[in-house]
Amino acid sequence: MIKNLKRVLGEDIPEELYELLQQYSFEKSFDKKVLLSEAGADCKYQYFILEGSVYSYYVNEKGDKSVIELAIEEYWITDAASYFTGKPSVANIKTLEPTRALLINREDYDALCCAHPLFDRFFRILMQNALASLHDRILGTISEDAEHRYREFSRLRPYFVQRIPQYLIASYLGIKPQSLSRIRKNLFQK
Amino acid sequence: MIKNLKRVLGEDIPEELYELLQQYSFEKSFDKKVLLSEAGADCKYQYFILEGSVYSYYVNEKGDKSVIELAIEEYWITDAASYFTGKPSVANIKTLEPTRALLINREDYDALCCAHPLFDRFFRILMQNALASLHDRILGTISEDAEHRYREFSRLRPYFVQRIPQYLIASYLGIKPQSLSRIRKNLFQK
DNA sequence: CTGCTTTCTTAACATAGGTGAATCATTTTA
DNA sequence: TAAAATGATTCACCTATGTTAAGAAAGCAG
Repeated sequence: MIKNLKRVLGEDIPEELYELLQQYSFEKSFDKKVLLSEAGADCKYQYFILEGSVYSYYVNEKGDKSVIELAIEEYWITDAASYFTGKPSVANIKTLEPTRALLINREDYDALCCAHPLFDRFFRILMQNALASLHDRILGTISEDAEHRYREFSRLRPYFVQRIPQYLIASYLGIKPQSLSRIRKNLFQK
Repeated sequence: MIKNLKRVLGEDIPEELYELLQQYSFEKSFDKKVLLSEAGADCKYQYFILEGSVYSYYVNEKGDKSVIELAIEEYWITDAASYFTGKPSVANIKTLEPTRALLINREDYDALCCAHPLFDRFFRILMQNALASLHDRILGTISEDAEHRYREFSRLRPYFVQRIPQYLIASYLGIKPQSLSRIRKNLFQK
């Protein structure tokens, strides 16, 4: 999380920020396959992953699961609509590996932003970056075929391909595991 | 734009904010079908639509166009990746109807945020909302079929359905105009 | 009003990706 | 180490959406 702060705000940050962060957040460790937040409930925290991996997924009326986000070290994850607005969440958030994360709840988040305006800035920029990367994802999803999306994903996130099971990557890309398997076979033959 | 400010920060805002906004932004009017920003170039402005409608689209290697965003009054639009980071943009932004918008360029945006910390907050929250709504869109795109997406779109954005040509809505939903036509026929028969 | 241009619809056919079921490989647990 | 989960692959068949092409409607400019 300190890394995120420095990356966004620059290397020399007021000492004060660290203290405030300590005050308004806490670390927690989880086993693998632990449900951190459940659809229907209020998503209480945003999670900055320090170690391990986490994903969020949505289950539609038909019962199909779709991966919304994948997060490893230095990523953050939450159900934005729920966390930021207080609405019931539509996403489930679950650890994949044993995970250590920094948690901030909504009240502390607001307090943090009121305690020092640089937090408003930090999170603004964090959101801007997230927005830009979501735009890219939408773009891929609506304008490229599955093979293209998989190739891009592998290129941009090789670490994910190594650590995350294929059926979750398939789901993240909007296809079924069988289809990803078929696509990979195809790619290897070329 | 004042409406956005009030919606996000509450009704009673320091007078100062209006003055700063005036200082660091300007209004401009455009005819319909005017290109505001072009792929490959630096996307210089973010646009708050005061009147009219605007959309952004991406053209992939094959030459297929895909609508990234649709914006009418009280929406804002830009190529986030380019505007926020300075990279060349991948999107084209074009007016659909004659449009009046408030423009903020990158330097003024930064200056605005430095001039008053409430702007950091305002834009943070703006980004959070955009993020939540993009998440919803991704969710729909990867986990629901086209008919479902169109029904949701019509339900959530009836104004768009009235004003925006169908072929752009189709593209926004990630399908071809012929498919949307087929889907609509199907829906009417039910 | 007339003749463009833009948008929408329809239809026949093609294809990427989904479905369901079986098998194999790998990891976890007892 | 055996048994049970879990994850990946393959295959035959199916379906939603894409493609190509044509014409109908609607909007607009002269």
